Amino acid sequence: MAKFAQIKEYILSQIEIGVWPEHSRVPSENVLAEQFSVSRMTARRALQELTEQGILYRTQGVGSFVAALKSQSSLLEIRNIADEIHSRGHAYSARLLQLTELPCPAVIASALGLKRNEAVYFSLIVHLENNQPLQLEARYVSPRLVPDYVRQDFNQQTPHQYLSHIAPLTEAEHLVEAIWPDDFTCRHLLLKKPEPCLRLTRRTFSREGAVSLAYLTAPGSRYRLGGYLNVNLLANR
Amino acid sequence: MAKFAQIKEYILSQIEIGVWPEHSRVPSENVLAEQFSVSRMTARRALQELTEQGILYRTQGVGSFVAALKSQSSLLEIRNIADEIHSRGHAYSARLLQLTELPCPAVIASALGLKRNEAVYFSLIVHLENNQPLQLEARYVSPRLVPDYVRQDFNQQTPHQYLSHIAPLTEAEHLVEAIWPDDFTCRHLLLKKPEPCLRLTRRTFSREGAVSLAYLTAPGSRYRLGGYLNVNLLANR
DNA sequence: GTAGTTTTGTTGTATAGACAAGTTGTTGGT
DNA sequence: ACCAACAACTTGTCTATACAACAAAACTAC
Repeated sequence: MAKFAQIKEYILSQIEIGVWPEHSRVPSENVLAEQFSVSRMTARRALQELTEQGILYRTQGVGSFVAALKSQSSLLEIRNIADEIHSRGHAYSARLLQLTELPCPAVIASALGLKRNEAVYFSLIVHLENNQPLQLEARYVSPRLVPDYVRQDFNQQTPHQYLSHIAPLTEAEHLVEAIWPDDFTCRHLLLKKPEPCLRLTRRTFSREGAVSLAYLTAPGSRYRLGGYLNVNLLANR
Repeated sequence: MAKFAQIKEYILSQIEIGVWPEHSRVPSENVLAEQFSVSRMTARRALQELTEQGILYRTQGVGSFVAALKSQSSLLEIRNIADEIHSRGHAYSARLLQLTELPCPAVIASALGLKRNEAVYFSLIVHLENNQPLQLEARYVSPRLVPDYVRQDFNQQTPHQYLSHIAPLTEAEHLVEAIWPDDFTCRHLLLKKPEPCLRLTRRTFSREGAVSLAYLTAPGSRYRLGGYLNVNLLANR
């Protein structure tokens, strides 16, 4: 492996295991250069690339620091709904309806890379904004990658928070649909009359594979997705 | 301005005015270095950064080339629906229902940075997949930035294709909602019974400002949005 | 002619050094 | 107590050079 890549690996590992928390200083270019017996330009390149990847931020004259881990993706940020509600200045709460182990349905098995009827963890949660149901979250979690899932207290943190913490997510696959809610969904979202709902199907991956598959359903009248997205990179100078 | 930035500007301008088309060669590091009287490392940096921005691609031992302008955005690619349908191997067609100049409604005016009741271009198009209506596109276009919009033949190319060609888009803002279609929409999408629809509101920008605001409505049973998206940059090495 | 070999040109990695530019803390002087 | 000057440290830009890795074209031997 190239030297600059080794230094990147080192820095990443220190961040991942928590030695260097958010906003803490990372060694300066000169220090790294000496530690790894490379030239300053090589150490610099490692810091530079990590900065471009959003993992560090740097200020001239001051130093290099670990960036906040919060994802700042352009569109459809994967932030948990709790943060989203808090950022609107509203009260967030959740009701855990179910948290069990199930024999894995075929669809889920193929999505998570499990065997049919192998055990899979399942949770069902209603997220509330100012005590009004906003989103119904049905989530299947791979027991191989997250063995302790069913022993968590999801009144303390959302499944998404827990999963992000346990297994750093690398990727997510999304599907957005407009659907007609079934009776079960209506009941838990307190919809007197059925109305079009937005359903976000989200499959998340860590380095080891597919972690979880979540169906997030919210009434169209109360929830929408938005954001910015760079399109034509040409003009992006 | 820094030297490497000047070189970037130069390369970008050559690409933008069409001197260097897609997949054509750009000067090598050494040539640029000599032309601009800088060291190879400086010229290299310009090429390097443009590569990271997706504007160039390079292969060791071969050279540097202008990347395809096609957007390859992660989620919600801004590709026109015609391409999308073609890529599914289906037949695409469109019906132009309206193409006029209107006094600008207030909502549109604020979105496009126009004055209330100033003229705005409006087009209404149904996109069909295998002769079945898939999406209804209502689009408002700024006459300031795209004065020739109403004189186009949108049976030849979609508005999105035309706009991308005329004014290179820099950004897009999206809103995704699940809505209940009105009678008008139902009629043009040939929905016998109303069903939940996915509505994508898309506002596009060029360097000069907001170009157009489009409402894209499609039946939930026939249309959905999907894609991949990198999330947690930490593990993205 | 065809298969190997060499040459040439390109990008990729790395070094050692220089100066510029920005921030922070220290040191004096008033 | 305040301010100014300075020193120390950091990141940012740039140079000149060297060698490695790779690809394509040119050349050579058969």
